[in-house]
Amino acid sequence: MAGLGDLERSVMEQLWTSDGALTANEVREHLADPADPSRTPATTTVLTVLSRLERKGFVTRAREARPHRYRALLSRAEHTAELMHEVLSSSSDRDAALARFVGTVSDGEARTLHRLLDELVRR
Amino acid sequence: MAGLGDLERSVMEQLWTSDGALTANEVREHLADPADPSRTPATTTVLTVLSRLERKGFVTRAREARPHRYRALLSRAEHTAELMHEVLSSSSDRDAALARFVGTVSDGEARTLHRLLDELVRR
DNA sequence: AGCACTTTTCTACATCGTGTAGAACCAACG
DNA sequence: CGTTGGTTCTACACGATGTAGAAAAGTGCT
Repeated sequence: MAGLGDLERSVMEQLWTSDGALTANEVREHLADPADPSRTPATTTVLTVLSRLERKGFVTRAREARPHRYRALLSRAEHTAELMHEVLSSSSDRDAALARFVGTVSDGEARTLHRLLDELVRR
Repeated sequence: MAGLGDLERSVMEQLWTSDGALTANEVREHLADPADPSRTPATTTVLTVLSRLERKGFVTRAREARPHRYRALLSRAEHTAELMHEVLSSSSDRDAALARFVGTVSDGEARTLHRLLDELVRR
């Protein structure tokens, strides 16, 4: 359930960055590369991608509004966390994987995690 | 850098499970499904997959030994941790993602993590 | 209603990754 | 040397993705 293509990812990125629902054309504009505008995808391309993202459950669309408005179902953070869980659950030795994982986070992040877990474990 | 196919994953699984280097045919045997032996892949198929895994850097092979012997470069736990890091680094708000992540681990895992981080943070 | 304009869907195709394996090639042993 | 087992080459099918034109559908104006 995890794989998104490059364009699909870029589109999600736009939906995440500008929170609030976007139309296909708004997404398209945000996607425009100032350096090389020629490689901005066509509107239909964006629509195709949005439809696929909807089918895959990453996006919902408001069909009422006339230029349909799309928004991400999960926030980027939720999405990332979800992916991390997917990766983790594909491992048979979850604890070992977790150990490896925390063994390689930055100091700052270790501290953040520690604090978060402090609260979690306490209650 | 993260995507492995189904068969590729199965092959890695074998290399991880039976630690020590395996030949293509050994992998093939381990792959055999007792319920339906007909869908055991051909040896050449396994070899192709192993070559691709080598090219992608997941596997090394000993070319000296005559039936070449293959082994995983990373342990399963290391691999999983690596993937988790990849996922995480693709997120712009790492802290938020981490927060979401730990917010949804099981109680037991939260405790494990907490203990691991305790030691990490302390030094 | 009729028409122009916008938006969406349908259809189509190229490309790439993966699973699949035969054919051809290579190496060791008897 | 030839046979046997191992490896590489070559090939193809299939699905996911990027790409977008053509066709259809909805909207608003006159």
